[in-house]
Amino acid sequence: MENKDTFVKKLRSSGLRPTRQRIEICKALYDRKKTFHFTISDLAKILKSKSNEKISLATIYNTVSAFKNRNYLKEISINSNKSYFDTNVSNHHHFFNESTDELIDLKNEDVGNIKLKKKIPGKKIKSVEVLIKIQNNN
Amino acid sequence: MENKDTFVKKLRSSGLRPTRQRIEICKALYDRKKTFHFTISDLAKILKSKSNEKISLATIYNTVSAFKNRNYLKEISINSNKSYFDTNVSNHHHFFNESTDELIDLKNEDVGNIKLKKKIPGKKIKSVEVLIKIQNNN
DNA sequence: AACCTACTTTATAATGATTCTAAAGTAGTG
DNA sequence: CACTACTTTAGAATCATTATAAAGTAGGTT
Repeated sequence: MENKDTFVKKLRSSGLRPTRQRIEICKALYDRKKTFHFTISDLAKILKSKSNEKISLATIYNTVSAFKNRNYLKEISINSNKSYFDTNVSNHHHFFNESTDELIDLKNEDVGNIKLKKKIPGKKIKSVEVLIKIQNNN
Repeated sequence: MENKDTFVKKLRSSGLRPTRQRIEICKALYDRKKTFHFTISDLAKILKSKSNEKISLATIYNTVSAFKNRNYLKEISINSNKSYFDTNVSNHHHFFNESTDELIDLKNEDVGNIKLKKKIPGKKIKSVEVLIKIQNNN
């Protein structure tokens, strides 16, 4: 549960002015009880229905991208034609249901610690992601 | 090191007739000492330079897709605008160098076993992929 | 409150990967 | 050799994402 002040801070610290449109985007993303997994078109659909503003795709892309760079959103690695984002930016892993294209958070204790025994000289590790693809039984 | 007979078998078992173009694609993919990571445009470039045939993009997409479905190629989960494939179809994980867009195979013993402690009722697990993103130090 | 300037929004165009289409070509069987 | 189903191909279509440039707005300054 976040309020408008928090959104303004999030935006300013991402180098963005708090505009009407961006505040609406913040509400859609962060004014939630659970973490939120989405694609840009999911978010656009939600904004269209929940908000009175018309917010252009360009603005949505622009804002999501700034939040991702500022680490207020996490992009999940999936070989999909679309990008998936997660409002939960802590280190954690995912199920991806290929039958429904839905992401599900895993708790770290559900995966166990990843013990990487190999290093590559001259490279630094940016992230470690585990993706478990599942399908509906049928 | 595989020969033409093997390629013909691969193609037939994928439901594809062995044509000149598809044999050329097989050579580019499997006539190698090391496993090969590629995007469609990588493969198209290689075919253009190594082979005398002109092979259309549509044929390359078609063949790669059939091999993927038949499990002769593995698609790697990366949030990129392009699809990445791997001729190594065994269970294994990857580094992805974000500075160069290159994939590097990890041996399973380099990652340790992934012990999944959570199941989802009514779903079956199709794959478990670990992706470690790295960047060049500079 | 009016003013100014840099940042924003927006519709639209551009790009790039992938898929589709339909006409011309080829493999494989009889 | 003939026939049919499968292929190849160039080009069009699609879809997500990025770029463009004109009109709008935030926020500081008078």
